Amino acid sequence: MFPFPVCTLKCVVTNPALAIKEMNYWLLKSEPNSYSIDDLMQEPKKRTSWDGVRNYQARNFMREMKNGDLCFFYHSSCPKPGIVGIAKVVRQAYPDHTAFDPEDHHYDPKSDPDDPRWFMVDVRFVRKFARIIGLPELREYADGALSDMVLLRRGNRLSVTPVTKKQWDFINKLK
DNA sequence: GCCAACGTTGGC
DNA sequence: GCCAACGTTGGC
Repeated sequence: MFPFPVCTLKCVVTNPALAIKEMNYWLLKSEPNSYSIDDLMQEPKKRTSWDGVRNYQARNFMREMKNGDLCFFYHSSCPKPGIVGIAKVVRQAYPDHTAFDPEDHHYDPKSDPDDPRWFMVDVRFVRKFARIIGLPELREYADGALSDMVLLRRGNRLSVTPVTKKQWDFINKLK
C-alpha cells in the first residue's frame, strides 16, 4: 500500500493554516500594586513574560496555553478586585529563569536549569475595559451563567485558571 | 501515608 | 489588620 494518502492527511493536520483552531480561554490574576494592566499597556511591545508562578496547578494550566489563547486580566488584592481587560498568549510555556536566580524574589533552589520546575508564558495586551467588571458583579451570576467558574469557587487562590467559552462570551457581554 | 505546623493568598 | 482557605513541608 502506498503511503501517499496517509502523507496527505498528515500534511493537512500539521499545517497550521489548515488545522482547526482550538481556542482556549484563561484568567490571569495580578496584584496591580506589583503589575497592573496599565503596566502591560506601557511595555515597549505591550508584552511581558508571566513569570513568578510558583504553584503546581497554575503551572500546569500555563503549560496548556497555546499561542492565540485569550486571557482575562484580573486585578486582585486591591480596592476593587475584578476583570480589567484582555491579554493574548504570544509565547507558549518555557522555563521560568527567575527561579534560577538567587537574587530574584521568586528564586527556587529546587528548580534545576536542566530540569526546570517552573514555567512562564508571554502575553500581549489586547484591550482594557472601559470599566472594571468587579468580583461582586461576577458573583451575581455565581448561581447562573458563571456557576462553574473556577475564580468564583470558594477559597480559590489560583493565579491562573481556565475559563470556558460560555463564561468568556458571557463576561464579554457584561462590559 | 498521615497530619500538624506553617506560609501564602486574597476578600473584606 | 483580620481571618478563612488552601498548599507545602517535614517529622513520624
